Amino acid sequence: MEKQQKAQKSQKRQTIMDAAYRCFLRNGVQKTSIDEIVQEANVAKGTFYLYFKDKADLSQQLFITTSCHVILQAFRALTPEERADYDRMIVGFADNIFDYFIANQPVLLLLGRNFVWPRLESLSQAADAELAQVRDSLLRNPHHPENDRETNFKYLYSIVVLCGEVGYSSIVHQQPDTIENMKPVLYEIIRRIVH
Amino acid sequence: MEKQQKAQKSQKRQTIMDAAYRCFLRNGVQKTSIDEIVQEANVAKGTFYLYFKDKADLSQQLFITTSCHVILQAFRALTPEERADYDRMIVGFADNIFDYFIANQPVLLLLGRNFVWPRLESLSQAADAELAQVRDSLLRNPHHPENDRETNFKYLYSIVVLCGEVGYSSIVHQQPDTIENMKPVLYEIIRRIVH
Amino acid sequence: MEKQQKAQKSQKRQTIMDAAYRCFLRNGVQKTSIDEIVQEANVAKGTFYLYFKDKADLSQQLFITTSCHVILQAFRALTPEERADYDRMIVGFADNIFDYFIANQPVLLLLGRNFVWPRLESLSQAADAELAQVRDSLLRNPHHPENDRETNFKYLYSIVVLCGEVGYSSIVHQQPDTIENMKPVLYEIIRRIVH
Amino acid sequence: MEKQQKAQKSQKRQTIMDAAYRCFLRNGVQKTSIDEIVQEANVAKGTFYLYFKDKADLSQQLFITTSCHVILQAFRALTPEERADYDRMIVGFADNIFDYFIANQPVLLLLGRNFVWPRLESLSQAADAELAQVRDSLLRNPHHPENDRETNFKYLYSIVVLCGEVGYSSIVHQQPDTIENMKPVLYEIIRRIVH
DNA sequence: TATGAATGAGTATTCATTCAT
DNA sequence: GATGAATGAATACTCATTCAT
Repeated sequence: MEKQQKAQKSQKRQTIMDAAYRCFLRNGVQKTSIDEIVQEANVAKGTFYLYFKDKADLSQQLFITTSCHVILQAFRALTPEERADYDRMIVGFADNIFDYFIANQPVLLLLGRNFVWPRLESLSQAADAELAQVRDSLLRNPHHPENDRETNFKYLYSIVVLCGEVGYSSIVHQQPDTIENMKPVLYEIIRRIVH
Repeated sequence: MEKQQKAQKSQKRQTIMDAAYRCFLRNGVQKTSIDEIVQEANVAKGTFYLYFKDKADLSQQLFITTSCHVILQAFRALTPEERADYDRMIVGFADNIFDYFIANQPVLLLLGRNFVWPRLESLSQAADAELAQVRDSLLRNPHHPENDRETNFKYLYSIVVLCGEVGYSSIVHQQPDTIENMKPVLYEIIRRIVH
Repeated sequence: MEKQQKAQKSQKRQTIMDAAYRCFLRNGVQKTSIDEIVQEANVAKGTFYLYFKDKADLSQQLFITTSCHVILQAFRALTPEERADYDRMIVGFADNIFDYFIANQPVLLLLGRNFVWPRLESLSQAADAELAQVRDSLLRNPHHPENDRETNFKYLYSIVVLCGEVGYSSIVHQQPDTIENMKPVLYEIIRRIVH
Repeated sequence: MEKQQKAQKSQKRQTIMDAAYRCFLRNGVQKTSIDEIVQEANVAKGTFYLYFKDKADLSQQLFITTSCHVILQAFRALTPEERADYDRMIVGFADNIFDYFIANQPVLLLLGRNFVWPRLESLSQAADAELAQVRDSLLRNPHHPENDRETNFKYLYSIVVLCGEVGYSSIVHQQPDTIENMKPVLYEIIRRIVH
């Protein structure tokens, strides 16, 4: 019975997050009020505060799960050939991220510039496991076997941040150029970084 | 007389921007109200709206001038030896940016993650000229003489964005590590990018 | 318990309308701010927006209920003799409206020129029923039994509008003459219209 | 020279009124600010206050001149046959007013419910003279030679007010019915009033 | 006369948060 | 846990009016 209650609790919580996600996609994080979220979720206003401190609290968690989702999608979309070769894999990974954002601009707008490598996740055990696997694959840089995982993670982190930022500004504002014109430069940068 | 009036006009505008800058440094952009700004500037509320559409309008302009300022400072602080060698110059430039942010964390907080390469500026003619010179120096990458200016700018833009983002997260949140621990990685990345 | 809550809810709404009515009578609709209304009603500002979209929304509803009130008063004040004869009834009705406005000029000022025949009301069931009865009595014009209700209503509507407008301008501005001097003309007009 | 100055003065005044007229037609009286008017008129803000006390002052004058204009148009559009017979003339006059408002709804919206018989005018000598003539024609009711001018004017005033109000509500809000369905009723009313 | 920068009181509206039920 | 009516501080923005030039 305790389990069931816990399940119900997380269910209500999830209901709110899902509703918030839809609202954020529709109107942006800034312009979405808690009022809207609870209305979309069909729960009372007070219920929101049972599960979240405030909107920033909820947003942050949503940024993490959404970043996770994008990263997993981008990795899953790699072909076997790309996975076989580290250089092609990492460039293909970046490419898939851009393609995801191009195809899902509302998600990009929701994330704003908060696309990050998810550190502490608690989505689901399955997702956590898969994400760990993705990280392992991307950290195993054959060009620099001397590097420890921490160091390689810093390189990876920089690459992801770069993709997030330049992706955002080029897709949304065509700054400093369109994403299509930025791609070759970014891929060359990534290749140079991992080499 | 007309000149004087015009001078006075731009002066009022500058007064407001200066006041806003001080407020933003003190309390952050988000937590600063227009009320506070006009009080700090000793002008009437209506005067604000004579020169700016809203707070976002003013913020944006402040981000640009502040980014300019940081870039100019970082370039001016380069030693003659650093200027003589492109690789050392660009790494020294990044280093100076980090040092500036470390020494002036409120400025970093003000910029938030809005540190950008200033495209269209209208600070003062002198600053514009110097900034153009800075750009020219940084774009003249001897390792890739085949690249046109546009292409080189994209590389430069990516470097600046990377420094801004990783600088912000590492200095403010020690994410993914302290700035001191990130520096070697970032400098290595920059060196690889320009090579 | 639920009933009590519902009652309390509509009560709050009514509290605000009553307060607004007093404010409007005191200072006019235009010069009354929402601030004043909520202060008079002893409710929080946000509560106002829980029940009304804005001041115009509230005003409109107040115009309707006030118009209703005036019409009911004017009809109730008819003597049995007046009620017995249609011509005397309709002229007496108009006369009572003028007398009400003369005796309650603030109400006239509140209504401004928004005295209308209330179409869709939802004051109270009792008031609605009585109003329907008033309408029936006034629509039953014995001089024109051939007219349908719709047509007779158009005549009645015109009479009410005429009384509202000319009443307003003659009582408030003595335009084109005092109400006492306008009365004979208006009554003659009404008599001619219904004949 | 004095004359010329006076001419220039009235010219500037007229410029502002014309600009206000255009603004009012575009956005309504309520939503037009003095700022907009002076901008449309290409004069300085202070200039407005040299000629008008405030917006209400200007509006009132505009209501009068516009009402005049409508009345003159409606009278000019009468056919010789209509002019020959008083009953046909007054009904035709009302008809022309409605047609004008139907064809120029923005003017109707501008006037709001401020369509009145112009008492004190100061448009131009020519217009004033013509208006006096219109009044004379309409006041000469052959069915009631015993009435003095004052009395007849009260009847005429009531007719004009009625047309203004019912015209407004039926054209703009189809209340209580469309103007086309109201016309027969109104014409019958007018006929009865003048008889 | 004419200007238009500057004013600042005035006002509407939002929205996170609480708490009695 | 869940509700949702009530709160009221916070804040943006307008706009009529002035006055030094």
